[in-house]
Amino acid sequence: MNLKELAQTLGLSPTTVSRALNGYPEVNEETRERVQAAAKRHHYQPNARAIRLATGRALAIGHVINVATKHEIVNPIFADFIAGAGETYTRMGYELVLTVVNDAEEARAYRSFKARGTVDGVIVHAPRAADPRIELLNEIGLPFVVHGRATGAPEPYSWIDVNNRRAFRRAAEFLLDLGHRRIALVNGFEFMDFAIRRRSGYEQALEGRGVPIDPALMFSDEMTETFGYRAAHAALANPDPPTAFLVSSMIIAIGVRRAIQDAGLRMGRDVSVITHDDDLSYLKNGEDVPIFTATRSSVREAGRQAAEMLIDIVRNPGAAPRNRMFEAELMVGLSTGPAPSKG
Amino acid sequence: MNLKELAQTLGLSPTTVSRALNGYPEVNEETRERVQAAAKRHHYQPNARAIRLATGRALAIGHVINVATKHEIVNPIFADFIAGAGETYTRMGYELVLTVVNDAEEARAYRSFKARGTVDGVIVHAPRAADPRIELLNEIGLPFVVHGRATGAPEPYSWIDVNNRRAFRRAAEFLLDLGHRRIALVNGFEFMDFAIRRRSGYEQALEGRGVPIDPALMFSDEMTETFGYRAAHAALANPDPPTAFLVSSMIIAIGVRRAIQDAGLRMGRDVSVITHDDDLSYLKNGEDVPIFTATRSSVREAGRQAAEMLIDIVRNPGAAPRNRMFEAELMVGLSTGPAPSKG
DNA sequence: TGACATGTCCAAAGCGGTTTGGGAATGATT
DNA sequence: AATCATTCCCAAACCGCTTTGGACATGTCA
Repeated sequence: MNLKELAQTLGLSPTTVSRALNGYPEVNEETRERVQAAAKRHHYQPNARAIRLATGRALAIGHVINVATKHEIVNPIFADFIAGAGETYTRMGYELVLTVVNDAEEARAYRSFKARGTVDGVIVHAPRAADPRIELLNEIGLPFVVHGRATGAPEPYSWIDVNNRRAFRRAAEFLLDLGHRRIALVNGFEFMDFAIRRRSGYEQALEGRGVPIDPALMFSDEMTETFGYRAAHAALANPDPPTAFLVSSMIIAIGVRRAIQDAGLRMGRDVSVITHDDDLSYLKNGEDVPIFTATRSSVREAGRQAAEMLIDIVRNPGAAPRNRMFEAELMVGLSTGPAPSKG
Repeated sequence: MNLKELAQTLGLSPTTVSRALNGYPEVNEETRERVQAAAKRHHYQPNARAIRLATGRALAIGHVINVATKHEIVNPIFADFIAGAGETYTRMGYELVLTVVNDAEEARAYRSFKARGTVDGVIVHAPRAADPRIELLNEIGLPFVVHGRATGAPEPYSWIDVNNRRAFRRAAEFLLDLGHRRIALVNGFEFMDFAIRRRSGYEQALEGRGVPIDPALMFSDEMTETFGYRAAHAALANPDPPTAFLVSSMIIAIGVRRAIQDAGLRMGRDVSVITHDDDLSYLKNGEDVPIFTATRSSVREAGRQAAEMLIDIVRNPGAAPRNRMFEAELMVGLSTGPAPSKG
């Protein structure tokens, strides 16, 4: 059943039916109700392809996911972020279009979104320092919101982010307060913006207490379980090993825990661990009491809000860029305790 | 630059330009080259909205993800499956449309896909026994491929699946060969089809050796780390505890490992563990030697092939349903060893 | 040489909606 | 009673492509 047929069964013109269903004022209330009733009765749903062509809007938001940054790893937080964003899209009548690319195809994917008109805007994932995508998107005129920030990119642009620097500063200070002086940092790749900020917060905390920063205790790589294991294993083999780890993700932290246990040590007593927790639905940090002491910020909630922000931008072109900063919670769990006294 | 403008600059009709670019034979080769050169020069990209309306095809595949099955967990294998499917879509010129729903909205989402014409077909994720979506999709006439099967659903339908029953039978037999007699099963929800098949394989193996099946050693819940911990913790508290665990996912296995270590036991010596490994990119099972002995099957590869199958079906309507079964590899790692002699 | 096929192009009619620009009642105003 | 505004509806244009149904020129065959 399409619009024309529906109009015929009602003895009305397509114009009037269209207006009745879309809430335009120039239609009699009685007629409108008659139209709405008929539409429901016949399960009329307007053809999305026609609406898109007629209105020039895509009613869709694009997400480009790059799987070839390194070793073809799929970022595990995508699933939750996209679930959050998807909730918003469903509620607002938008669709989510997802494109999987490798490095070489990424810029082309954004240009193609714009030229072919398949989306009204995009979410930029996993920004790097001075991320070139920001300039690209501004140049081609495709609205966007960055999930995170991109130090050094031409301001202003719209973003939503968690205060990574403060979160990691607080976490490091928490460990320092417990008497830890040798604190390892197990971080993501340092070309990623969030990793730069976390490292900066960690360094600020140590410097603030006059604790020397030891490059031998700083690790940075793809955020996998095996990386966590390797990094912690190496750190614990240090002649002056760390008594605490500050870690960038739950997945890494699981690897760190494995290395601690393999070394015959006990997490929370011999060695403390604080991790960042994206509050992923399939990887909850314990139930009543958190397993890991953690800086927590829901990536799913970030997805919801990023989507809202972007739709708002798409609907109000020309408005000033928006941004929103979350503060991470510091949740105390079982993985931290006072630094063991030297013995 | 749209088709009409491009045609004007070339002094040709839109008809001819369209045909030249789409490879129709009724255009002079010389003209075709002239058109292609001009298209490239002006960065012409046809408007996708117009193509869709004109051709009646969406050139898009839908994925409906249900986040409210229970506790709003986002299935962690989606990311990799979708990355695999996305590779295929990009290669074949299709788009991936993702819709996030809760239970109440799911059927409506499929009907809406069909009625509004936003996709040409869908992938059905996480099928349950006698999954009603199969009948629904056949009824509304939307092409689909099921990732997994749905015991009891009206055959035939197209699917792609791993041989879960055989994989778990082999894994259980491997443990039996090592002398284990008390083997716990830590499985997903048993309304999920894959979980039913895995359990069946496990039971077949035990029965084949005359080992009694003990319900007290069988666990089934949402596949999280904490579930793995709780299940293993409970099992190990059994007066006659298991010496081995057969587990449905790496995430669960990590929780099982934690419980084993908390109990002061060593995985691979005191207690053996075999897990199913979906070969998720962010959760590799070790590097050279697998951490866990595992039945492995790449969910990303399944995504690639499911997408290929669906596009093939969409392009050849009326053809017979297709299906494809993978065999999981049994990879021996460090988490299994001979059953400890009773002492 | 006339009939017919072939090669090359175009005008126009779609796809299914939205939106513009009236037009016919009806009511209000002078 | 003539004028004007308002209400409610419709015809037709339009969005940017694809596709149908010729048109014309040229070549081929009997």
